[in-house]
Amino acid sequence: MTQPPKRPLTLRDVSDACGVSEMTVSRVLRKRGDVSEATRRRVLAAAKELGYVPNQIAGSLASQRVNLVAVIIPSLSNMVFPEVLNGVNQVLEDTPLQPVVGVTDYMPEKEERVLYEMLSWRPSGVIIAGLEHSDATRAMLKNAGIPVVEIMDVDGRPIDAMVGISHRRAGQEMAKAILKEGYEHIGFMGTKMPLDHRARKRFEGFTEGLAKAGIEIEDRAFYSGGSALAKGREMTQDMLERSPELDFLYYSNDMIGAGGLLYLIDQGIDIPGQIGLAGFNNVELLQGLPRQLATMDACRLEIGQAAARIILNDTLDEPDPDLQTQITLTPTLSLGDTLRRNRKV
Amino acid sequence: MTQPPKRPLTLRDVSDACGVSEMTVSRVLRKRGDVSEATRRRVLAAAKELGYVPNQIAGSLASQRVNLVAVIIPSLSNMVFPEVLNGVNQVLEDTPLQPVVGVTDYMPEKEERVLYEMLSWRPSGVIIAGLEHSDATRAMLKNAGIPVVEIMDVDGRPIDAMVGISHRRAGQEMAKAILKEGYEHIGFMGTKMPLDHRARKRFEGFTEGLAKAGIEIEDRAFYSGGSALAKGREMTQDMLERSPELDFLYYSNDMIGAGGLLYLIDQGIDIPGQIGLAGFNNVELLQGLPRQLATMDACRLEIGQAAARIILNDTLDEPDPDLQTQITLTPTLSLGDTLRRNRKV
DNA sequence: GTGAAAGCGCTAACAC
DNA sequence: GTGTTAGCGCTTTCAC
Repeated sequence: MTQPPKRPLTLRDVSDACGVSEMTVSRVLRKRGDVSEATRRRVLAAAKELGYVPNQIAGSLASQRVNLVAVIIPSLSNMVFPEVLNGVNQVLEDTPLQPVVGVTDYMPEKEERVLYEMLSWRPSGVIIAGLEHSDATRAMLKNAGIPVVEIMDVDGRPIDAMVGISHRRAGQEMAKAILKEGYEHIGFMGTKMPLDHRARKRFEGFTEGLAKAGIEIEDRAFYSGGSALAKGREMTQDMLERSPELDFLYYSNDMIGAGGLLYLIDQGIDIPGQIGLAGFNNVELLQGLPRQLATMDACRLEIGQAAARIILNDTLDEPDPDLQTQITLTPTLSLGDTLRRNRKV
Repeated sequence: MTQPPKRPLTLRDVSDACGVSEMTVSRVLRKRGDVSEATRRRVLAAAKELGYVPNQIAGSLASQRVNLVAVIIPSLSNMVFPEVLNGVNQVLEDTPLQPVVGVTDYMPEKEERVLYEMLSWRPSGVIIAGLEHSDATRAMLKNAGIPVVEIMDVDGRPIDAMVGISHRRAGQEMAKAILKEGYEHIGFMGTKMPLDHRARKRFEGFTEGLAKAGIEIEDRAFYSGGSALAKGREMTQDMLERSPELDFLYYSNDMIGAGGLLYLIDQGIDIPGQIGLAGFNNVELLQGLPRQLATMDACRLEIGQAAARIILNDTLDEPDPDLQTQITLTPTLSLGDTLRRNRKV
């Protein structure tokens, strides 16, 4: 780098600096077409010397191709979506594609805005959480003319591609597992989020699963805001004071479940003998608690990977025509230490 | 929306649809200049009817202005950076600016790559974690011709603007607080990350702080990978078996600190009487533990906000010339329940 | 293997 | 208030 330029450098500057046409410089920088080794080296040297950074805005406009993948998720702080992003990143790592993340805070209007802004960059594909969207959002997605992968959930009809698990099914499975261990008096705690459709579906599946055995949830509570761990603690205390007959607590996520677990340990309550517990998500972060909370993983990493693969495939010169675009993954139940009343050891 | 178009719509399509020049359509869509209310409505109606989404690629190229802010951070899973992003988002929320996040995984070469890719989109500014960068990275940052805010840390010389705390100072303060409570046999646990400069500086500050009182760390351990909570648990057990004389454990982050805390509670050890504990970061997530871990907050939200404000100011028609661009924030120490041996209640 | 011309979809600047 | 012209910095296409 000779001198800090005030105006961003252009291809032209590199061209001038090494006496080669802009076109050839462009070819070298994009590693396309045949360029003699000699000129290639000269160009590269000049570009480096000047500190040239290509202008993708101009490049994308000219080539009509943008190597961006829009990833639209409800939240970052949640522990679940960063893991999905990791999956996406892993797959796109050594490709020209780059993920760009937008966050909706579980708000449909914000989802609409964020999508609109992302589409205005003409990305190569969209990965978006959930199957429930506003009409406007669905319309944009349909008309964008690019691959759209709806992720996390498969209980519904996708616009295009879909990768996820059945949360309804997950709730049912958990109900079955709990009943199998002989628990009968069941309480539920979750987020007060009418817009978290996946949590809702899990809850519905759960009650359905119980209903098959003629059992109903005996108490329930919902929270919003605050530290999930603290909320789990408080809510558990409240619920047990209110409904001391309960012998199982199902939490809509691992964090509040962990709060409950810590509270019960504090109280010296026998887990899972007197009371059993389960959460959802298999949050790695929680390994290291005094007991392992029973949970179900949501296949977050795999979902991110599969979604990215679908988008990627579509940008390939020869896309794999057999690549599945509607993928249902199966969550694994971990009994941990809090859901095995009938220990047979 | 009448029909799903195969080719993305252009201004021209809207122009045709409502019998108004492209230029006027453009003005309406960008809410610029004077347009009669009547035509304004016609244009808006047509655009909505067609489902037109503007092409920012073309727009940015023409206007030579890109409303993107590059935010480059080491990690997403860390709990600390999502909070910084929240701060950035809050400030940019109702502005034309949009953050775009890149993750480096604490790797200088990746930082270089990510920055290069982001700069190729010609963003309006860069927010980047840390003051330590490769020569190439520094050169790119210097020559980019846009505002650069280095965040998190102030122990060093910034390229341009800087917002953060002194981690060295934070370590010293913690040492002082610990000594003041009468602890004398101190162990340290942290990540094995030669590239986490802020953790390193905290550690250095900490040992300096102890040294002033003629005290040295008596044991130390470093980990990498895995669940921090579990690691904290294991490492604490190991360290106390190895060095049973220790009466204080300082952890480089709250998560391993929490693991240690849970382990010690398990063991029925008197906290903070027999052993005191402290972490770093003031992670909200941990509220709800049986005891509150002593910690120091890193002003993550404020850092994100201040950094965003600096970039934003620069894009304004009339920037505030007095806006501070080198900001040192002061972390707050929370004693919690694990650092008050000399209780005076 | 290299270069020249055209144009991607929009906006700045100016004319009316 | 509205339209016209030129051109942003690249890549596509085609000529040599």
